[in-house]
Amino acid sequence: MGIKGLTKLLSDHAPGCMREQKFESYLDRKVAIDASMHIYQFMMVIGRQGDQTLTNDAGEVTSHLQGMFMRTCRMLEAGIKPVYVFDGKPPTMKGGELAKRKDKRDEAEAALAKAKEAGDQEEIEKMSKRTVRVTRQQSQEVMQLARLMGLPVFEAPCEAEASCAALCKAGLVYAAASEDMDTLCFACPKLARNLMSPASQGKPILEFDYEKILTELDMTWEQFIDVCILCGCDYCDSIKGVGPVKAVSLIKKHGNIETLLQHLDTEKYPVPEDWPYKEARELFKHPDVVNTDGLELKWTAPDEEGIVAFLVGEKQFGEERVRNTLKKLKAAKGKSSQNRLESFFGAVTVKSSTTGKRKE
DNA sequence: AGTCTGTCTCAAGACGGC
DNA sequence: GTGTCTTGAGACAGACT
DNA sequence: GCCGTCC
Repeated sequence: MGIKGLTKLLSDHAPGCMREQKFESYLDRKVAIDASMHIYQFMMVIGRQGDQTLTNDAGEVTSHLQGMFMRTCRMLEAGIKPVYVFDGKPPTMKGGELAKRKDKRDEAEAALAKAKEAGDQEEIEKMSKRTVRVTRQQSQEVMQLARLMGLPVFEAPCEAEASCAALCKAGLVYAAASEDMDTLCFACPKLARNLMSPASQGKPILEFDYEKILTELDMTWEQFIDVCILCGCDYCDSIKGVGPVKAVSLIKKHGNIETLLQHLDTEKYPVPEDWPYKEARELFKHPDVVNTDGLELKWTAPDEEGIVAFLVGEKQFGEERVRNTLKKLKAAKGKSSQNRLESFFGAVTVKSSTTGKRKE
């Protein structure tokens, strides 16, 4: 769910941190992507009629592969260098939130069964969308595909967002591409939203610059995190009656949650019992992430025969379709390196001073 | 008036042939 | 060992300061 | 551009 109302908060209090970017400016840029989110979307949407999705003869779902294959090709064709990061175990603090979601899904499952019995097509469609889940095997198939396509792939120890942020902090990628605003709490230098929208919706890429957030809010990282916790995050409840607006003014006034609590009229604003805001803060400050020490990211040419063996051989994709898509990719590759210099000179100036990527 | 809460809604991919 | 997560925006009504 | 199809 991210941070409630953070986009609006930032556009009100730190407008300079947001900037629209052209899709073309991402040529040759490395970006870290939370793959799990994309998989989920594809499962929900691709090739479904009623409760059917795309499958091979063995009945294995292939929607996620169809979607990821096409999308990855589109990115590579555009000269973007994606790194895919997969979710690991969710932090235990998220347990409450997850339990709620599970309840909802169980409900939807019951409704789905009922709808099937009644033969209510529309209801079946709706409910089956709500019961979608991504299995471990499906994630691993996407990893396999991504590796065959020559991309770096990571299985994050915990939340993918946190590891994407870590890759960006380490200077290994230009930005984390995500729709989830939590990424910024992990002090991710750059967050790019709508990266994949241009083709489908014509939305421009929206970049958030972490340093500018702190400058314009005139806050430290810790204070920004405190504001986000007050707004409402996945890790703990927030104080009723306190939303984005009060969160900012309270932190500005008192500096941190501890001090703020001493001055808060708890009659009006009841603080949750045993409120684990410190633990939430800790998760944002020191998340469990992939180790970036000495890490080098490499992109290699797609293994065409490997991809065909997997998608066509195992998953029954149309061979011609797959080969055609890969052919287009090859054609675009030459172009991309030709354009590299031009686009570099045309590009916005990039500061390299902020991240100390050298380590003794 | 401004603010927060709750609840509800919706929509969510991409290609290729016509 | 095993199992496993969606998300965001917008609209609107109602309640509180 | 809409619409059926992708597996």
